[in-house]
Amino acid sequence: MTRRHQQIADELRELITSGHYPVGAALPSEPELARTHGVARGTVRQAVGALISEGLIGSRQGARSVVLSSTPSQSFSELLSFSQWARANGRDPGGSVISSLRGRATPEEASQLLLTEGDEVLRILRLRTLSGAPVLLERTCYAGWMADAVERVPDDCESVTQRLHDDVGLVFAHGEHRIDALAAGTLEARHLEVRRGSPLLRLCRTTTSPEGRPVETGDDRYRPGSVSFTVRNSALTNPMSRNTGRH
Amino acid sequence: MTRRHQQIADELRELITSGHYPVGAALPSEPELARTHGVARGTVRQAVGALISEGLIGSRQGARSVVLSSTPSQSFSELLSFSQWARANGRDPGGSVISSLRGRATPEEASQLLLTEGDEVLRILRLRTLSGAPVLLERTCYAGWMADAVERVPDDCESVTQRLHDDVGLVFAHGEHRIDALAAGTLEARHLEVRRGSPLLRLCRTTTSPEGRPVETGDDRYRPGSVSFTVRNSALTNPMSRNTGRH
DNA sequence: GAGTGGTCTAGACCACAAT
DNA sequence: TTGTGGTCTAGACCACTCG
Repeated sequence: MTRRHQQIADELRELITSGHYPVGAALPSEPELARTHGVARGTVRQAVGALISEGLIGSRQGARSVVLSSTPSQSFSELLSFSQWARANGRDPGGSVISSLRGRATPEEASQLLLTEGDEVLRILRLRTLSGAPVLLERTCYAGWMADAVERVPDDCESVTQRLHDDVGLVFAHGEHRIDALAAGTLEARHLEVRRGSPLLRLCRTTTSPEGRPVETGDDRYRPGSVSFTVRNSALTNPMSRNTGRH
Repeated sequence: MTRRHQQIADELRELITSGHYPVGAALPSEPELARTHGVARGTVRQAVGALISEGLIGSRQGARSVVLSSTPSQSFSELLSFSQWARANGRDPGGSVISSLRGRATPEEASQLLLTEGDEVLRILRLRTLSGAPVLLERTCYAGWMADAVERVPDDCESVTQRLHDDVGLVFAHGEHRIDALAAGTLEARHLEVRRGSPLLRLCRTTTSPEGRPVETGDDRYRPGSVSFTVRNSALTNPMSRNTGRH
């Protein structure tokens, strides 16, 4: 069952990405869209709101909405799953588990996962590749209550996210990501095949379930040049923030 | 004139950041909020929607909304203006113009600013400091039609953004930001007081006016450790995307 | 002044979660 | 089964932009 507002959003998105409404062009008015689609204006506004939060269009009171970008944005699951992202971009993802160890949560891990210090966690270190070339060294710390499910995932499983979804119905719904840069250490140098001290892009993440329960936290270190991240902002919906060095 | 939905959003935000509704807690139901505030449910949903897009709460059909994070997010102007951001965080921003030159747009600049190759642009290189310590080397390319206004801004002006707003009524409304890492070159090493080849965090940005007209593009290179960026995502509103190395 | 998007109301039905 | 959020309608008024 597809929602009415989603159909309209999809249609407008298609018209934008296909170039029918190029960057800088004005969209039809909301009353007009409502008429042509046979819906109430509120439904049109839901669709328009979706495109605004994707950064595709901008709107101001009194003037028609304007196309800001014609690049479609990714789905949340593509952002979270390295494999899904790679496949969607026509790349060939690979990877291997370097280590998998149970341990006790550090204070920082405990605070990220809403646990108490010393609770059991599962730490996994993975190397990710694109077309065989190393791209990303990924450290993940899973909350203890899902350690069993994660350990049942085979080491050579391409998409852990997909596997957890299929096996135990676990889905990721929210994420918080912090991005900075740091120098490669000995471990990163060896696995990512770069020189020690060379620049890496680091993404620290914490992911939670639909109920708001933290599921995993970790940090991903990317070999530069292979991957970048983009964010679209506007005065109304501003998802990104800048932080000082003290975390 | 403050809008009703914004008052409600502010109130809920305050209750969340103050800890009255801690992370993991459930909010009152929408009908209840509508009753207690004496408004229609639609108005409450506007307020709730704002908190969702800020990543403060998450919602699912059938269950009450849940607090995901108690950290308030920044305003858009704080993200765009180095000085405003620094002041809001209790730091002491400074800076100086290293060079300011008019030139002709490169193909890349032209495409970012919706100009044609060879159109006039103004390029400015600035060093930004916090408490006197160098933090950021900022390259900005302004579209020619606003070069005069920018050149009238004194070199030692603390906030260019603020000055442009006050002088010519120019406001920034949308931004696109790409983040990656790279090694410091000779220029960055000298001004940021780091070793050549050491890691830097790079943010490439393009900013547009409320009408959707591109105003400036540029790239900011941060000394690592001093600054990081965070993004909150969810399955519905997903502002961040991961990109391959080909820009 | 005509048209636009922003705000708000007062209903209604549905799909889903919790119990 | 009860209550919740998600969707949708059919109006209305206002602040604003634009020609």
